[in-house]
Amino acid sequence: MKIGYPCKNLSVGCIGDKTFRLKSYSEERLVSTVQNNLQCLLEMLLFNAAHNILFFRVTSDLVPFASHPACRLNWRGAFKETFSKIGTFIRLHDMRISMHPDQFTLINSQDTAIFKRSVSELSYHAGVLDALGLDDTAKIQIHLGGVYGDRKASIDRFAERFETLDEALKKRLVVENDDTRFTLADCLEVSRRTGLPVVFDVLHHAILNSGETVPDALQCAAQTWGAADGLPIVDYSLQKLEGRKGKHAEFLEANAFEAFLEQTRPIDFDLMLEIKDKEQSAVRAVSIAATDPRFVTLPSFHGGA
DNA sequence: AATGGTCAAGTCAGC
DNA sequence: GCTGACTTGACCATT
Repeated sequence: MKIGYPCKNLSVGCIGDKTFRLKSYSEERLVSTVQNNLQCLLEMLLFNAAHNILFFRVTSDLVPFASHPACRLNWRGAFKETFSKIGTFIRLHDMRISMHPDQFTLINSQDTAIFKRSVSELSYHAGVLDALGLDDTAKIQIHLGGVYGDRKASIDRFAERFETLDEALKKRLVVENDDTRFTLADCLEVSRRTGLPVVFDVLHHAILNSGETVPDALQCAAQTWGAADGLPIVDYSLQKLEGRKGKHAEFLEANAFEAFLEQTRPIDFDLMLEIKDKEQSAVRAVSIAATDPRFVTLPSFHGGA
């Protein structure tokens, strides 16, 4: 088990997901922004290594507008060396990396133009992971998409569209249960048809489910991951107290987290903490999980080589 | 320097 | 039919 947090670190003092307005787009602006974001990514990874946080979700804003027609820069070429340097660092520390395109990425859209744009967006994400030289355990997680008034047809469309994708995308995609449309059971059905691994989101499952317990749900999701995919990925958060449903908690609650570790004990997975205070919770989770036999540490973490 | 409306992209619930 | 939530802050025009 590796523990991580998504996209940004609030204490390193740099902003790794800087962007700008399309209206003010220029290649110069893009280059300086990407330079900043990559530099900051490395700083966040340095922080993570020092705290034994070996799982990290890279922001989709790393290269702003990468999939937009306005962007004609060959960003992989322009930043080849930086990507390579960061990738080497990641591999050296045996870190796990994931990405999560946002809600505009819809494989199953009824509108083929939206599907096309989604493929471009996915290609950009895969391009980042490829540029870092990461193996097939570096995943891109997406939701199944919209229901469009016909759940079955929308699931069918997802499966059909998936088959048309390039191998470079197929091998990195994983699907995650959401909290309003598609349950874990839906994702498992898609997995049976496509072979896609399923990310289990604990909070989404608490809000929208088919009655499965957490251990049972996790067990089913875990079985969808093959050897080349790496350990199953689990997203963990708890409901914000008094918050609207689905809101992420402000900080990690130690008791609930210990109970979760206890509850899931026989199954090993990598854990993404979707909690507001980001790395703070990850640091706490690492210390709580330190006694768990599943938990992995860097050789140097306890003062060794 | 501070402020507040706005930001590439889509869906869907709720008015 | 339109607006806001999702995620959330940061951009940037205006003062």
